[in-house]
Amino acid sequence: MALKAESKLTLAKLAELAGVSTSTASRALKDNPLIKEETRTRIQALAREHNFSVNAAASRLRTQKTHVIAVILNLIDHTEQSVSDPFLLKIVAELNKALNAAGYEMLLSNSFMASDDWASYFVSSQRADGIIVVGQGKSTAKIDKAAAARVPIVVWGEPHTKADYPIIGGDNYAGGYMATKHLIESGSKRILFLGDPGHAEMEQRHKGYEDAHRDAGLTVSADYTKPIDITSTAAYECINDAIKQQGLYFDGLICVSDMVAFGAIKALKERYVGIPGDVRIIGYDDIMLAELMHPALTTVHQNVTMAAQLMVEQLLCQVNQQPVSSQVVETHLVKRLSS
Amino acid sequence: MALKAESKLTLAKLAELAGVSTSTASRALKDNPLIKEETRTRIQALAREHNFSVNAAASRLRTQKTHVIAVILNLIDHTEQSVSDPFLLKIVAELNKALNAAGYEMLLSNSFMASDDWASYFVSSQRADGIIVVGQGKSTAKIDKAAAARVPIVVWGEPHTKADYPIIGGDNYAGGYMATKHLIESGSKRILFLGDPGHAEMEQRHKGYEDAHRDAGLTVSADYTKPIDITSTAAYECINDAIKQQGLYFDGLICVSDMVAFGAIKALKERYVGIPGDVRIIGYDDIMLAELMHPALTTVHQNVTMAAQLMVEQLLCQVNQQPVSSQVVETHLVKRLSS
DNA sequence: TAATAAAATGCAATCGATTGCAATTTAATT
DNA sequence: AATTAAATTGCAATCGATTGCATTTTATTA
Repeated sequence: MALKAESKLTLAKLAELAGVSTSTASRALKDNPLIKEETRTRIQALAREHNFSVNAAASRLRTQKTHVIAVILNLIDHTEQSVSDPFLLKIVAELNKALNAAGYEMLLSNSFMASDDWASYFVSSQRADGIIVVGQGKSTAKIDKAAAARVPIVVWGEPHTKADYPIIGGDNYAGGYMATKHLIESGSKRILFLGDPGHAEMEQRHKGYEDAHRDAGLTVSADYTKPIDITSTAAYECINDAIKQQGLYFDGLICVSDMVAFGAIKALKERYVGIPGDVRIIGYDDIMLAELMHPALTTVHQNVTMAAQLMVEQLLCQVNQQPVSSQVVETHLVKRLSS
Repeated sequence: MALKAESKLTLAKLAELAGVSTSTASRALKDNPLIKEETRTRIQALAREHNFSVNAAASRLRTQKTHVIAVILNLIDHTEQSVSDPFLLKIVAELNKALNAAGYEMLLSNSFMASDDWASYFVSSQRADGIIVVGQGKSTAKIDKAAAARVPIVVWGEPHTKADYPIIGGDNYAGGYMATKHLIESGSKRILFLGDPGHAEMEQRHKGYEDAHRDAGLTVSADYTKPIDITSTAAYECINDAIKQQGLYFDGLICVSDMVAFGAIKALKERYVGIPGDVRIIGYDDIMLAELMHPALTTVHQNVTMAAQLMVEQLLCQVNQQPVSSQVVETHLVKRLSS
């Protein structure tokens, strides 16, 4: 074990140990071919031996790059619950992986915590090089504001939304359409839509839901749309109330998330409603649990891994001043037993 | 809208705009009473007006504090799956909240990404002021190494483990004991333990499982312990194989996570095994889905919110050179219909 | 009013790594 | 061996905020 320095090990000290200047040491550590190979390996070995690692604060200050991306969970309004939606967290996990693969680290925030001025708080302040927002929320005010500050930013949301920043997301219209069509073809005639079309993503799914009806020659009454929060609790209560007040007047359920579907299923089971016998149900997101449910949940799958990669890619394009565009990720229906 | 500066707004420029020195500006922004109140508010207003926010890199370099904590998901071996365990992510969410409340931000990593030398990579490099590790893993080598470097660190795990860093966790022994005792009292006589006692936390739960049997005057054969990965898939396969090979020779299941329980339930349902009629099941963690399952899952609940607060508290104690200690968080059995 | 204390503000060094450019060393060429 | 080109290495300025100490301004007291 080498002599332990009393004070913190800096590049200058390491250079001194190696008998070179700090410039050489700095270049050697990042494998700059300007430095003779032998010198490079010698210094790298020395660094390893002493557990040296470059001071990130100093480096960031000097280079004006942080190699950090802020990921903001744009949670909806009051509904703090949704933090626990496995789907969101799956996205976070995939983003983490994709960012790391690109040599970036992830600073995790959520809209409750982060200050209002994302651009200045995260980017101007050199806390991060860019921002990934998960979820458009009901209002895109904060996102728009950040984008207006011309800061690298990417959003997970409805990709067909008009915006001056790239939006990555599944094909929500198609998802809603496929799901509804499938239910109709399976025999459902009175299908509720559980979700709030006030959100851009849901709005598209809802359009798909409406169009599928129209294309099948059916009409849907507006009050078959239940604009609830995206939580299992809200869904549970919604279905409970609906049945209590009007009986089992529906035979199909399009839910905007698997969690919502689970809440609905719970309410139905408690009343001994058969699934899919009496009511067919389709969720959205295809979280791991969907398959484990009983009956296994039919749901709309979006390629989240791909989405994460695209988001990182589009973000880094901005960091490197290259053109960007919104992207639609592959989306398909996974038919299981609940429908 | 104020005149837009062509170049980036720095403290120096802000000070110039305000007609004061950078020292005054700096102090004013952090409400230092050394500065006249009127001056302070004037500068703060100016800063707000120009969306100014202090350059974090420079500040960190100068103060040697980052106000960032690295959270490392210490995933187990190859089992990358477990990233998606809702419980882990619930902990992350709670940590995020607790850290923010304490004025810290969260840098999220996992053991696959982070370099091997956590202390030097995260702390010596000034990327973070401390480390929170979620999960002890099967080997605590990396944790021990980081702790040996005398870096602020806290671990979520089995709190009775001997270590020179604080460990926060539920009372695993009690959890295992309560769960097993409950099953026995409910009439189960041949109870499998689904989980790997190779992990410190599981080891304690397993001890509880054994002792509950002993105290009830029962004996358990060692092969009633199934050392599987903490994933629903592993559990599904395990139960499937067990039944295929030996039939339904058990009537109770103690699972080390709710996800594991779900996997087991799926296997049982596919074979039309009644729950709790034929087999009683207990999970661990009490994730949101546990209640939504059918039948609702009996499980062991740990106060995660409290845990997150304790972890942050114990970590900051270290940052401030104060004494620390491991902490046990409140743990109790939530009886539902699966048992 | 002068002297002294208290309140405000400013000067300038500092944190540690990076990098354009200059200087030195080594290799190639005649 | 002398000259020139190429390969290495070092000098010193720079990134932007913070803070101990000195200085200036304002208030207090004799």
